[in-house]
Amino acid sequence: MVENFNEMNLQTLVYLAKCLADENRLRILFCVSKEKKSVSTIVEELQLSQPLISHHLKELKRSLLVTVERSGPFVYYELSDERILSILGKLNELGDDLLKARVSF
Amino acid sequence: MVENFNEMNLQTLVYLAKCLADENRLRILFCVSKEKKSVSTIVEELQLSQPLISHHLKELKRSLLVTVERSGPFVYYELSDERILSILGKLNELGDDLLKARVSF
DNA sequence: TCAGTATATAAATGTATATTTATATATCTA
DNA sequence: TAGATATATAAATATACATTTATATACTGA
Repeated sequence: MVENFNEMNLQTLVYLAKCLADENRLRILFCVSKEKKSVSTIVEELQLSQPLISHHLKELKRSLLVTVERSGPFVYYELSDERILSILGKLNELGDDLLKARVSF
Repeated sequence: MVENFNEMNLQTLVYLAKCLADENRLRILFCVSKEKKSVSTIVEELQLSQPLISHHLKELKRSLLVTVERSGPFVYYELSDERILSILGKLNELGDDLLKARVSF
């Protein structure tokens, strides 16, 4: 993995970060992270409107963060890559530490 | 590091991801990642207007991604934590792989 | 204290995007 | 094929945010 910005695709980074920068999309990602779930299941679990869920799923699909699979009338979504969780975990840890360091002065 | 969303602070994640979801802010982060730099240096290197740089630096400071230090008339900004680069590196790598997997069918 | 430089802030503008509401499409079953 | 359910899309609205322009504040040296 490179950490040299010359080798990083800024547009890709921005695109992915934007997709992760919404609380409802994060909730959806976590919701489908252990197993694939139908839209209606996600709607029920997250208590958000069906069009809103569909809209966010479309964004997540466009950014390739989830995969889609139709089975009969149901459409199942699932996290596309485990690393997404690990990256979010690291970002969360960083945020914690930054806040901790901050309140100490 | 936890990858269990129950232990993650969604608000913090959203806040940090938003801050990373702008190309100019990413360029600033990389610009100050090796050494602290004054605002005018950043302006010159990135070829953006001074008020725009100041605005983004304010956001980066609010999100604790950079630290600030004044010295005389100059204000120096620097990346606050090396892990920011490593997280961006991993996100970049993920994006690459997702795209690769995508074009293969 | 005044002039010049460095940086920050405010106001104005344009654009992107989250959400809601309404409707369309797709699939299954009777 | 008609009706019911599952999902997607479109239009409308509201809000957030990036950028520009103009101006204010902070510091330094004469």
